[in-house]
Amino acid sequence: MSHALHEPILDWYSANNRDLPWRTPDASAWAVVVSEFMLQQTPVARVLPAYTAWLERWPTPAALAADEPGEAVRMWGRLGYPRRALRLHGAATAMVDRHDGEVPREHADLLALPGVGEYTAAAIASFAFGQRHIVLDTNVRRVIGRAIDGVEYPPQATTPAERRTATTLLPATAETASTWAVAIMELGALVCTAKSPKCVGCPIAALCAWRLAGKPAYTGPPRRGQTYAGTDRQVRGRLLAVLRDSAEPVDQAALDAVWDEPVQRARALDGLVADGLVEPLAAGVYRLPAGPLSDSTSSPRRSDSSESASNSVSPSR
DNA sequence: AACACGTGGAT
DNA sequence: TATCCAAGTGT
Repeated sequence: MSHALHEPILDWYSANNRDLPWRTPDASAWAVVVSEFMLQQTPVARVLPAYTAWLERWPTPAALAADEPGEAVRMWGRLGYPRRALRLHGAATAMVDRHDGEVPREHADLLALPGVGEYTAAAIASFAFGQRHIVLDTNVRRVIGRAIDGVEYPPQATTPAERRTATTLLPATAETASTWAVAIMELGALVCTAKSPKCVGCPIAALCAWRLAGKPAYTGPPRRGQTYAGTDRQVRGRLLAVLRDSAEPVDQAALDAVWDEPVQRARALDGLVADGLVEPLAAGVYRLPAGPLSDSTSSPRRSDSSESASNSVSPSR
């Protein structure tokens, strides 16, 4: 089944798509996985250098899985949401354990990987393996919301109605469907942007329900503003930066220096430990997580009863 | 289902 | 300067 939006968007994409490294024919499925993790809530421009460095160091899932999760967190640098680094490491480990070191092709198997949700599973299946899936990210949802539903912004969470619409739009063949998925996403990223959509030059401007209706302002519930200054997130970020930048375990004093409010500081550190991003080594000494692998290959750790700090170091599942 | 979760560029 | 927002996921 063909749709009036297909040709203009596919033609626009073939003429205007960006040359991104994870889209080149020689990009491995693993490279696509790495790109998708990094691109979650993070702009392309910031991902580019991190992506290249990451794949240079860990060209395969097995290479990453063989290293400590803490090294993944360190390599993640300032990309933000460092739990993604831990989950990517966990996904690589799962690929080694369950999929012969390969990126699984089945959508259900992808979805079972840590850090892979509805969007990312569909994106990997579509972009890396050329399968036919609806790929609903924030860009696609915005384009559909405007062009089809005539609203400036989509609902907060993906709705069954959005999935139905996306399914209706999905071209019949896998090859065209996978191109369509990246094409409509690219349109949202470059033209149908959130703030100042470039309707002049939009290939579907003549068909866009929102534009045709006079671009009515958003009327839904207030969209969540992200405060940051003064939050636990900021404190966590500072604490983790200290750990990242130190080759050695750090002691309490170094961590205490990043935030003056002790209760919030302690809560943030506890949170990092609970999330598996930080590992208590001994009383008042912390490091990035070594994971189960390093025990046998590097400096052995004592496991007597001298540690008093309560901690549950479990790689997030 | 509402929230927590980082970071920095753009407006 | 303050706010918005960028290829979401897990709980």
